Amino acid sequence: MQQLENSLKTALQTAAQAVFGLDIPAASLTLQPTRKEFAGSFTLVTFPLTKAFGKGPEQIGQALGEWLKAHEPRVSGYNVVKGFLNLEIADAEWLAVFAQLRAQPATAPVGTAGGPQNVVVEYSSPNTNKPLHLGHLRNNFLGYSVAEILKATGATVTKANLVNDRGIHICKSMIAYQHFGQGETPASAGLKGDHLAGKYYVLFEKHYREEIKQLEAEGVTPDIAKKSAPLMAEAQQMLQAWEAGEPAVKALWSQMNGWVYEGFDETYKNIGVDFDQYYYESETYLLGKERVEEGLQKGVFFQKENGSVWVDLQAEGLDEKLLLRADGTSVYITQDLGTAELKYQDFGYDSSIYVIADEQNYHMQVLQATLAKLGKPYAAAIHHLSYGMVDLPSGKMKSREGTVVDADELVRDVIAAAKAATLEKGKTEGLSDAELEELYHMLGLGALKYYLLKVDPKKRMLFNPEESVSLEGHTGPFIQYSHARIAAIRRKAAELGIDEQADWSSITSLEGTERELVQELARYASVVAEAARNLSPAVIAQYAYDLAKAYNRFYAEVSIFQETDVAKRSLRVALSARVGEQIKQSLKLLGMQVPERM
RNA sequence: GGUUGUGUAGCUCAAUUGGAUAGAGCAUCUGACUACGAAUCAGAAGGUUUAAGGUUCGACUCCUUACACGACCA
Repeated sequence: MQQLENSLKTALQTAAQAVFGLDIPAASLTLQPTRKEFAGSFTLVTFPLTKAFGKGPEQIGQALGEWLKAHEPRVSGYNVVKGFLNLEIADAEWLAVFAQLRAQPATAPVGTAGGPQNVVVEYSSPNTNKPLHLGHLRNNFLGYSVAEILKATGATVTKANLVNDRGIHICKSMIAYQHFGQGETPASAGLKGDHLAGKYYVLFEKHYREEIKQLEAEGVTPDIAKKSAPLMAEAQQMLQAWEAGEPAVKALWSQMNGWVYEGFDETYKNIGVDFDQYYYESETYLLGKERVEEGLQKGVFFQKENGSVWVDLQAEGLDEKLLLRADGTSVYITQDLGTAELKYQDFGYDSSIYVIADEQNYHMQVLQATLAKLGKPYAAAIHHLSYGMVDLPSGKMKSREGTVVDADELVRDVIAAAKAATLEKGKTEGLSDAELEELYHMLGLGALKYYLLKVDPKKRMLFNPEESVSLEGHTGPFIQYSHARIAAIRRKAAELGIDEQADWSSITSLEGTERELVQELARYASVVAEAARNLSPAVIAQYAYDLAKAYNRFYAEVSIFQETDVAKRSLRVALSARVGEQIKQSLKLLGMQVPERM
């Protein structure tokens, strides 16, 4: 397709020379797909040429079209509507495009084309005091998918998970556990480890709030009550004890985090995401402190009278930012400085992507500007993939108000919905129980992933529970269904001994839906490139849907096995096969799998 | 208050990065299973792209102002 486009461009330039004796400036030589209400496949917008050529847009279109039709065999016809020159491509050419496409496997890298070669994608990055929720799912699916998309360009990609395993929030869970846990373990409670830790975090908040209420009743002002409540004081003390390395505190910390990691691993496995490298905040914050020290020595950071360390970013349009507290304890950004350094030491990336919600936009700007102040070579390579929060029909998710959608629960629900729908259809006879379970999982998760990924990442989105388990219309299972159908076609073709490799040279014209299908198939490489450029799985999601839709149209309009022309029949089987492979590959980039039947 | 993002059909989202008559799905209505799989296909209806200006051959897209909602910084 790229070749076809390029040769059309060259032909257009030759035409402009031949007809007008002028060059078409490269900037105005972009071919775009012709809108489907007009005849043709490629469109040149001629408005931009009117000045240079001193002719009207229609006149230019007519002249160029006429010349191409006469001299360029690939162009079988043309039409001009206002300033749009629509070029029709000969069907023989589309057959050639398809043959060329088939020469490469659907999984072949599409080329990095000026994009990054060596990328670290950091995503997930959970806190260890509570289980994952719906927001994390968007994060995880996005991060995994972006990594896969970049891999599909041919880049080397490392998936990293920075675990926020230290800080006051963990201490809160630990304190509550000491008070109310009575030696409970995930096994004894029958709870996943992350849910157990989350339970104690909630308990802490509950009792803490009661203490505040009590103090306020005794006449203490709210501000002071919040700080002086006994539980909070204990948590603060524990944080200091942790930083001092007190063995008992460290032991409890290790134990509870261990439970949480087991829980997270189970969830990650269940939702089909993975990581090549883990970082732990507890191991990077000290390196961050070294970077702060470095900045002080270089004179790019400064100290206030109380000893706290700051960076002045007003020249960058930002503000002054605290890097280290007066008591020497670190803040969020302290460890970020350390982690960025560590990642660079480990992987020497030319692009470091952070998948983080858009509420952190300012923070990420500060991080990048601060690293630039330190003169770090990797500062410019930092890229924040900023995604919008997920809202519920009832409004924003708030953990305090218990409106958080738990990830494990949600996954269970979508799988159950997929199971119910599949049983209702009753088309899965012959599958073993294990295969069925795998299928329900594939479909349920497919629905959920597609639902969360089809929306432009940077946009805030609404999560509607009913729509998220829907299997019809613009959904993951719609696309998976097309694949299952194609699989059935291929099984039957194999049974009938139909050869996909047959000679198609006798075919002189294509059906409209066949032509559309070839065009859709040929777009793949540029779609992946665009998705990589924009770090947007939504681009792939839309493409997979368009491809499936084009196939379903084709499927409804032409018959494969009742076609008597051997060449045509084999072409249709070959088209089907290729569509199936490209659907599979596209969905793989979204972290989705495809069934052979459903 | 400052910075910033978003605003498109009843609802959820697109729009090839400034191009043609703004497209899909859901919901509503009408057709198509004795056909290779109807989780599908074909069709109808649904729009002053928040508002008002501006830039130009051309604006959902860029600029200005206002409004609404969100986020961040104090």
